[in-house]
Amino acid sequence: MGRPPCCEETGVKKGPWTPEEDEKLMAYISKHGSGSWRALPKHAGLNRCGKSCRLRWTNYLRPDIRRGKFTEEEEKLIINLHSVLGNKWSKIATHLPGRTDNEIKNFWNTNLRKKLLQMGIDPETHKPRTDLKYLLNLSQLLGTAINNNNLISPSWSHAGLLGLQQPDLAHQLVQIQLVQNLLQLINGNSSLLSNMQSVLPLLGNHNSVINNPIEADTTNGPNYTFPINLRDQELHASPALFPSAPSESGQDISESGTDREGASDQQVLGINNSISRTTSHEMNQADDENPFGATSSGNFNQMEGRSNQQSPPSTVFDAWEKLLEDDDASDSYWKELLE
DNA sequence: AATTTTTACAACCGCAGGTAC
DNA sequence: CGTACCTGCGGTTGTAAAAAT
Repeated sequence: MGRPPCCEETGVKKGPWTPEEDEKLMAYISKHGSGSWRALPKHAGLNRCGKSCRLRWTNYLRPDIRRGKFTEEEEKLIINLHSVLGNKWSKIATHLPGRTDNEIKNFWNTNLRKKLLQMGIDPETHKPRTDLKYLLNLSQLLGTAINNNNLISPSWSHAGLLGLQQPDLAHQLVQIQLVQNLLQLINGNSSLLSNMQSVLPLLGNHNSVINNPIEADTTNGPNYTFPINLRDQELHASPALFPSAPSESGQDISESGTDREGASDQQVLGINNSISRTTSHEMNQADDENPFGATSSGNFNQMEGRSNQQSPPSTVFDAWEKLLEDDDASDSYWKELLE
């Protein structure tokens, strides 16, 4: 049953295309159009299967293809689109004129994926990573930093320990994420807490937030909006790329993003704009020198950006639990982790 | 300078949905 | 309605170039 793969045709050439083949293909398509890809190679005098011709044309020879390095704006756009659309490369490609799905896919796999991982973000879910291996590794790095008495120092000298190039906001987020991830661990499954006991002491003063959330001052201090569903200043889209107005309802990506398939263009662009602008704005309010150090006086209750528009949570944990309640994937996420 | 490892990306493969017969 | 075919898509592989040792 079924049709045999076209590439099983005997004697059909595979592998890299030669300039001569490219020329033949381009000449034929510019004269006759692509028409039936199946029939094209025969008519064009190419010893290739139609599929190979189509791929060569759409991914390489097409005149409207834009080659060269991805710009920073394109990077941000891809990340944002991916957070909503997932691995729908062709859909993502429609938002980047001149870029092919294949090119975007390759760029994601070779660059962006690693970048997100390095920042402590799971590239599949766009949530902070919570795998124990990663957390323990991070905790070790932070522990080293503490031993060197330079945790969260103005110089950010520990950034190098994290394998990062410069002390920018992304590195601050790594630290925030560690605590955030730990909170998630604690909240999500108490049995994991014991596994993390060796990690918690490394957080020094921040234990006060974890152990005595009620004591945490929830009224003052710089606001951090680092939604569980990603986004930092590094990744947020520029107004030029996301010109639409933010959603009035304050809907965020974690709500609409659960239905990745159903997201409209407007949702993709508008929602991200909403998140990004909030994130950017609030991030800018953070203490530049010690954004993390201020957490014991109320940063973490502010992680939940939506709480700004609702009655303020009474404790850090209230806000945190609320955030987790909103996170549809939370349960399955933990099941996965525990398995 | 030679060798090994890593990175980047073009191309392939197989599956699925749509369509013509 | 069932089958064969075409096309598009996403995952994976192969390989050349670059970087590291």
